[in-house]
Amino acid sequence: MTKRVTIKKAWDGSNTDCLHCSLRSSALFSGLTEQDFESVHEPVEQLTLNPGDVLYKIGESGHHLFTIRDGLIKLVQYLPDGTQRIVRLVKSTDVLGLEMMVAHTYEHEAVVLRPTQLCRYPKEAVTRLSQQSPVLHQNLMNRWQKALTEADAWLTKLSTGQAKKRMANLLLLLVDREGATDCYIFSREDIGSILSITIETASRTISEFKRLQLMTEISSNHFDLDIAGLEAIIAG
Amino acid sequence: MTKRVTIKKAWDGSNTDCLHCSLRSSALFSGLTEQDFESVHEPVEQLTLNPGDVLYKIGESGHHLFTIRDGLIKLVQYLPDGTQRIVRLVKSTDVLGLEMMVAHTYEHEAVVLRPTQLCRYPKEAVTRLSQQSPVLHQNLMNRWQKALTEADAWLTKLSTGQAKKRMANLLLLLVDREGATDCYIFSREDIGSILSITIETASRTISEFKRLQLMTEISSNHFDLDIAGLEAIIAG
DNA sequence: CGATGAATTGACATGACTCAACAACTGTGG
DNA sequence: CCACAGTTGTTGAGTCATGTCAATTCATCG
Repeated sequence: MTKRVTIKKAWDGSNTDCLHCSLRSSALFSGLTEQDFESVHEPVEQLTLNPGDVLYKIGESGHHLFTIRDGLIKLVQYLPDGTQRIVRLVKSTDVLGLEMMVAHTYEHEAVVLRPTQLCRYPKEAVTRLSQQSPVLHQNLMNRWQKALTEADAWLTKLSTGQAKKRMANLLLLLVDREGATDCYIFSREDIGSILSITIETASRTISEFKRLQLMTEISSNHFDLDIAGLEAIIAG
Repeated sequence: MTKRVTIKKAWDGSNTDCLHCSLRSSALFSGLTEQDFESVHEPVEQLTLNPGDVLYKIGESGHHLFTIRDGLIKLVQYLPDGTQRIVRLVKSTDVLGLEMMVAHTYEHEAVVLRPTQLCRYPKEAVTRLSQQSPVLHQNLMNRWQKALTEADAWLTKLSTGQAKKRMANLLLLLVDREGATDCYIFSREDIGSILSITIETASRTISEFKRLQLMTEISSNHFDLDIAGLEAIIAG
């Protein structure tokens, strides 16, 4: 069990200028005009969180959604018997808390895995804007569909078949940039909770992959991958 | 392997009157006015399909989305090694092919499990309407979120833990009406493909549940469930 | 350093898969 | 209406992967 701190006052204080955001091209609000933003009265705020911080919990009410500027957050749900399951990872440029557009409570526990910067938007403003601006409307649908596509991949790639195949799929999914061959992983507990295997099996599988040189440790939890080799495992 | 027939000309011919649809209160277009519908030029058509029929395949291009009036359809994806996985079930009042609002190809294979009636809408019309009508806009977001919530449940309840727990969860999910204690199930192969277990394990688990009287066969593939007993299995 | 939690590894138990035989059911043609 | 073939479901025996429990090493941080 990781020690977790619920976030209270971590706001940078600096309000964000969405119009001149460095992530603008890929962000939720890409394509919006200055005029569009004028109707947002409550300020957009920026937030910095550290590993272990909890952004929100299941069932918690709120009225904000978030976009991630940088970092990594896990979305967790729990089973009746107490088992925890990570159902999604959200990273840079992803949107968090979309469900607030529809419901009044969050459906996951959002826990920070790596130092993370995010922006916070009042849901009312987003709802209003999305009805005025076809561009944002389309953007939102894109986000929703992306989340859904990833949920499907999570199911087929990370929850089906043998532990080795799941692990290989996870490692390949964790390669950030196109063409790169390295990836960062996290605690065995989290890996187990993603792949629905025990921490021991996770550890053993990683050890075996290292032995077979399918992955080579560059530094702690940072690996260079034998992409072709891993793909062979998946196809096998 | 089930024998499958790709659908060609199964249209009823009868065009649907969305304004006076019997499912109107729960359908995608609930809340729209006659005026709204006037902008839909291409007719909405109704379609009847039989078990085994394939509505669309992965990667197939199209420009329609569907709502289900009655019946049951499975959405299937395939893994590199050929394993098939059912990622969702869609039933009465659900929307099918939402991804067409965003992409140009379908992301699943949609295979009919029970005799099914559906309505077909041109995606351009829905896109246009959704930008004019805040109600439809909101409806669409509801649908998307619902699909996402179900995807999460699929992951946590049907793909995590032991076969018995998964099966118990599936049976409870298959109870249609609130308060009912009966459910219809389908082939062992499909059950296996939902729970990510083999057909033998599926069969054995069902046999055991029958022996323990957790489920009692009313007729072929129709069972009365011991809800409390199944919940005990899940919690155990 | 020592203390704590995380990761690894081993030995063993068990649940699920594989392979195989057989039973039940379905639809077809005679 | 029956016989037959083809499909689907059931059950058993043996194997293999993963879970469980426990001991040990490693890493981090005060």
